[in-house]
Amino acid sequence: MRTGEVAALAGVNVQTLRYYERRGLIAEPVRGPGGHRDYPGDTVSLLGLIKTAQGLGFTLDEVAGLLGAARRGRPGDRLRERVVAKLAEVDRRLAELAAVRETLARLVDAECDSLTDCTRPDCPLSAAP
Amino acid sequence: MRTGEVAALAGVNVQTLRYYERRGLIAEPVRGPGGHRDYPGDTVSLLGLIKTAQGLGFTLDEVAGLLGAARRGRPGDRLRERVVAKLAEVDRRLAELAAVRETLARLVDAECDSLTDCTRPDCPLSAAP
DNA sequence: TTGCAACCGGTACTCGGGTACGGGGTTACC
DNA sequence: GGTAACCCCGTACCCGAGTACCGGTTGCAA
Repeated sequence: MRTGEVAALAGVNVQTLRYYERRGLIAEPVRGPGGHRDYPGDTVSLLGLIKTAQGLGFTLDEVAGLLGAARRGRPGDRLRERVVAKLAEVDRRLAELAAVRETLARLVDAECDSLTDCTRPDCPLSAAP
Repeated sequence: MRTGEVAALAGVNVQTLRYYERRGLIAEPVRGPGGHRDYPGDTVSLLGLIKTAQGLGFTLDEVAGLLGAARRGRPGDRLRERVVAKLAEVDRRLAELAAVRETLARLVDAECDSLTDCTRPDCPLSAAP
């Protein structure tokens, strides 16, 4: 498959394909006689997998590591532990965000009248940091 | 107060002070005869406020807008609505993150054996995107 | 055969929030 | 009056994940 074809099917920019190649996420494809890339058919689903993993909060480096481990034949062992670690990370982020939400909600309730000189004695801005 | 003094008290890099000045978050301070900046005493608490707002998810541009509105004498009206908008944003982000957490948790439960070729029929990776 | 779309490599730019570096001027203290 | 610490400005760089632009091939169809 040609570059533009893969890109269109995967819903990805052409440049992104070459970027992923540089980053080691997809293997260097075979080239036609004129130097044009010729991708294997499963590239589109690989890109879908990458997008999924990204959506789950893995960085491209992490995805590359995951895929590399899978290719090198040690599939599941580290996968599981990496997912567990990411889960813990997401939980931390959720807790942080919940605290932020809490402060914002109190800020709305308190009806603070000014950012710089709030007259409320219970102004959440004074307590927030 | 001198640059380094303010920076140390606010727990901020000296460069950051000048960066904030460029971004319009803090006013250009008076200069001494040698061109050195001489900050007013409340700069440290202003920096604390900026850090707090940042921690609540406001970008520097948003903080600049908030502070600008406060300075231009229209304090509370837009503040409240901006906080409400940010709260909605945080809620959206929380929902997204909860969904991600859910998928990751199912991924751990499912004991998927491979990223690329999972043999589980209920593999969450196939359903995730 | 001509014309144009698609592709090539390389480089530079985007966003947000800073941080680092280099070369020179100023202030403070002994 | 020396010298260390501080400060000045401008510019370049960092992270992550792409995106854009450029001039130069290649592929394919009318």
